Amino acid sequence: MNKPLKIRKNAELRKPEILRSFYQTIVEEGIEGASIGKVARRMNIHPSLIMHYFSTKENMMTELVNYIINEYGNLLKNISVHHDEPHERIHQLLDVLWSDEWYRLTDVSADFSMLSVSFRHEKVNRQFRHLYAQFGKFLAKELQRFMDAGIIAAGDPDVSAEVLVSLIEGYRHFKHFYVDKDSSERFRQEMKRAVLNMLGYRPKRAGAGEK
Amino acid sequence: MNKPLKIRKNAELRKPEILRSFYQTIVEEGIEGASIGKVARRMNIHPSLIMHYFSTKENMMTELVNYIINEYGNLLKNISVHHDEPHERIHQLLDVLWSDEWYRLTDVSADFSMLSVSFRHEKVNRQFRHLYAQFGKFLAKELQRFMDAGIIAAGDPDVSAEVLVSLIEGYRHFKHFYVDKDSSERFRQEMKRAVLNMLGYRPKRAGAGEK
DNA sequence: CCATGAATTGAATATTCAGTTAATTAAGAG
DNA sequence: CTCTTAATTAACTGAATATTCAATTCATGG
Repeated sequence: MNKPLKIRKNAELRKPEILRSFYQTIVEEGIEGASIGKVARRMNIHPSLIMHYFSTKENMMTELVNYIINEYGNLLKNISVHHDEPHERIHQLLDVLWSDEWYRLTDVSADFSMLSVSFRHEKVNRQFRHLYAQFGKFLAKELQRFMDAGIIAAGDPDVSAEVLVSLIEGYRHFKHFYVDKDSSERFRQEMKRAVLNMLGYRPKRAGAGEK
Repeated sequence: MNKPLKIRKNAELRKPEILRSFYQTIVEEGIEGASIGKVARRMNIHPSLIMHYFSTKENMMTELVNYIINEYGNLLKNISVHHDEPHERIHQLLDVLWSDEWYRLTDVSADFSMLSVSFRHEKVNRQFRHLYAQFGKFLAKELQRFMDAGIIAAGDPDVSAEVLVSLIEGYRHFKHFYVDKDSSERFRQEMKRAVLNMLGYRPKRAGAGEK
């Protein structure tokens, strides 16, 4: 004789819940297949409830981008690179940036959809730009540290950071085209090597530093 | 008293014409906004005509990817790097790869849409993989040439080529976030510098080649 | 305890969607 | 000139779409 037992939640809980479902729907069906109806069905709620919270689909879209970018920003803040010894540190940093956890955070397939939106949507574009700027700033600070320690020879750390972001994104985009695990790991290793080369990294042993 | 004067075209002309319009619609409205109706309206033809040629929308999609990838492949074939002198050649190659013409060929915004499709669509995924493999092979051949000439110190040219493709795509994806022209050009220059570093390029002057 | 407002629903809106079927038009072959 | 065939349109269909609006259920604070 149990009543359906529907739990009422407030906006603070419901909105992100809807956004996550929206995101998941985009992952599974693409942005072209993510309708309000489908999102509602997945959550067992009424489509109107979604409209109640977001007014329009477009609105929901920009709030989703916002949500994701915040999540990303949080991750950025919590990157833990403990080592102070510069050689150890640079390797740890690259290990984190090319780690699986880093890439599991968001689903690249959905990110592509969002990025494609950013081309037509000024607001979304700005949001992404802000995210990348944040990311760049974080990396630039690290690079500066390595330059001060004299273990890399990059020019302007800001510009190098941008190139680095580019490479990281490029890697993210390509990863999924490598099906077999071996070549995937090799690709990852080669990426790290490439970055070190690119930055003019001088390894520990053989302390030759002419010029 | 002029009749509307509709010209009849055969499939050979009509199909690519439809595909181009489909592509343009995706550019302007995103894949989520590219319906058969809109494509037909843009061409002043009847939606059924599109169905006549492609049967299903999904079919049209894969044919579009095919079309684009062919175009890309043609571009690849026509890359003209004339110089034989290796130093000249490597610079010319990088100039071409980071040239405006190269990036004007397809619209990155639509490419993103397609790539996002590739995550859910096995056929599309394969098509992209093939394209990138082609591209990688082309670059690997060039890299081999530079290695033989002893002006770069890359390890396996195939792997380095993959990294290079990654970087090129990363650049393509980021380009549009740089609005002002100056920083855009600086970014481009820095990219080239990064690639040369990455490949362990040794400039002409000061022919020191110890090891 | 009741009044106010938020959460949620139901039914109805007009619109757009991909796709079907049948008819019409024109081009090319004989 | 006619017959055949391919290109094109016209008129639909049914399902799905986003969105609106009024009604209802609940929580809570005065």
